Amino acid sequence: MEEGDFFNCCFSEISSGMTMNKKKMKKSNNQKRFSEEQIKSLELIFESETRLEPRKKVQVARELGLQPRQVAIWFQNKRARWKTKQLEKEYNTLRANYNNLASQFEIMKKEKQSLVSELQRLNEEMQRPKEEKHHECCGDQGLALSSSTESHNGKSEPEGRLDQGSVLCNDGDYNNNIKTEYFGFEEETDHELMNIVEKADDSCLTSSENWGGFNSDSLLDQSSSNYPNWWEFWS
DNA sequence: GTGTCTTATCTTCTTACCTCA
DNA sequence: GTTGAGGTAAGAAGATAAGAC
Repeated sequence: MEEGDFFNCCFSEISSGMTMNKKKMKKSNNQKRFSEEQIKSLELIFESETRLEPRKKVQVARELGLQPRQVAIWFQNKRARWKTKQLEKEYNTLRANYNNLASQFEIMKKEKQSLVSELQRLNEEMQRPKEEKHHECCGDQGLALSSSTESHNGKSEPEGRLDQGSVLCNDGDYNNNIKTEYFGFEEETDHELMNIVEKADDSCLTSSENWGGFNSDSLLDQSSSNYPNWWEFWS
């Protein structure tokens, strides 16, 4: 294209814009909508470049029989429409991701609740032998034995009874044995276990408003102090 | 080098009009 | 025939970048 053509086109663009200004939003009757052919060409160009250089704009306008200003406006509107669609797409993607995460969260929440109740059950089971054994082996005699054991601590007592009492009624040892059998660690870890459960309790998981308060790192840190691999703790 | 003005172009919002259900 | 929603070309206003002085 020659330089003269370029300036003529630019001038015609400006003058046509001025005419439009005078008409104050009144549209010309000759061409309200672009033809299919024009739209197709413009779409094609837009696919490769969303902005037109001035020279290219003039060239396209000439090829399609439009004013350069019309081409410019078409590209402006097209960019705006394209952006709206992109935002819509992004929104849908984000919403899908959110729904996915929310359903995963619900599953994990149920899993956690079942684990907590299982833990409580085991804990009660650990407490039960203490009382049962106490009643079973000691009962009323247990009281006597216990008192005799107490007296043993200070003075003399028949050896047989003393051994029986010390073996069957030593709650601490018994519990520790069970804990060791179940979990493979000693008593002080028991407190940590319950601490972890309490930390991860429903306070932060029951409602989505509190999700921000749920810090899985802190949960993991609780166990990582003694157990570098936290999952081993639960296995 | 810096500040100011001009110009072109952009984005965003709005308007006028058309089409279609 | 009327009406309302949605699409589209274009106008208006404000922001911004680039060039000239």
